[in-house]
Amino acid sequence: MVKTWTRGQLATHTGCNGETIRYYEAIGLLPEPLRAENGYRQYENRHVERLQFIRRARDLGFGIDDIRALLTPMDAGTIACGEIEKIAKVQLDLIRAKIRDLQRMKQELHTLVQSCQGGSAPHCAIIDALSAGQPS
Amino acid sequence: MVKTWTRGQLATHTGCNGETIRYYEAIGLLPEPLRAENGYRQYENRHVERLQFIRRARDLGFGIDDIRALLTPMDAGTIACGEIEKIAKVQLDLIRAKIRDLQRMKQELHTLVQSCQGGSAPHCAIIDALSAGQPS
DNA sequence: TATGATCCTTGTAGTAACTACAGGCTCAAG
DNA sequence: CTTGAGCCTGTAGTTACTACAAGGATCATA
Repeated sequence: MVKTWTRGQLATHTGCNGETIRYYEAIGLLPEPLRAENGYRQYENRHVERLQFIRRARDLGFGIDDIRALLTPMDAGTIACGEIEKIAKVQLDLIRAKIRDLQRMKQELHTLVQSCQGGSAPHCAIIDALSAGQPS
Repeated sequence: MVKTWTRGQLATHTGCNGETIRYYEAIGLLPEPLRAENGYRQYENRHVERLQFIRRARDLGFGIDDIRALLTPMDAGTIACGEIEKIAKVQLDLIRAKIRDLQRMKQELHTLVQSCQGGSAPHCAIIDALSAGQPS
C-alpha cells in the first residue's frame, strides 16, 4: 500500500491552505487525485512534491501562469533550460522594479512623516503635502 | 460661469483612467458631480483637486480605506494630525516590510538564475532547486 | 449506541482596485 | 447627413486566493 493523504493532511504538511489546494486543482495546476470510496481525495507523494514546487515558486513571486509555463514542459519531459532561465530572469527584473518603486515610495513617505514631527501645527503637513503635491 | 470638466477631460488632465473616476464615485471617494442637461457629469475644481489627492495617496501605496480615513475628517474639518501621522507611519512600515520580502526574493532568485549559467546541463538547475527546495 | 466535534464534499461569493466591455445616447466635424 | 468620438448605464472579468453554506463521513467519548 502506498501512503496517501487527505486534503487536510496535505494542507498541514505543506503549510498550504486547504481551500487553496482545491483551487490549484480547479485551475489545473495540481492533478486530480484518486478518490476513496467515501469520496475523499487521496493524495500521493507526487501531489505533495508538486504542491511544494508550486508553493516555492509562489513564494519567489512567480505568478500562476509562470508556474504553468514551468510545469507544462516538466510534465511533457521537454524542459528547455533557456526558456526557464528566461522566465526566472523576467521575474527577477519585475522584483527589482518593484523594489525601486517601493523605495521611492518609502523615501517620499518618510519625508512626509518627518514633516509632521511638530505635531501641533495649525495644518497637518502630511495632508498639505498630499494636497499640494510635490513633483515625484 | 465656473469652468467644468467632462469625465474624459478630467481623466486626461489627471492621468487617471476614466473608468477609475467612475469607480471612485461609486465607492464614495469622489463626490457626485452635477449633471449637464444631456446627463454628462460636470466636474468642478474641487473634483480635480480631490482626484489628485487620491492619486497621490494611491501612488504612495495608501489603500482605498486609508484614503477614506484621511478624507472623511478632512471633509468634516476635523483633521487630527496624530491620527493622520499614524496612518502614514503604518503605511511606511508596510512598505518597509514589502521591501524586505522582495529583497529576500531577489536574492534567492538571483542565486537560482546564477546557478543556470552553464546552460547545457542535463537537468535545469532552476527546476532542481525549486523541486528540492533549499530552506529559505 | 448516541452524540458532538471535526473532517470532508460541493458550489458559490467575496476580497482589492480597478479595467473592459455591451448596448445605447449625444455631440462635433466634414 | 453621416461618421466617429465621447458619454451614459450596468455588468463581468482580472489575480490568487479565502470564506462561507449546506450536507455527508468519521472519530472520540459518554
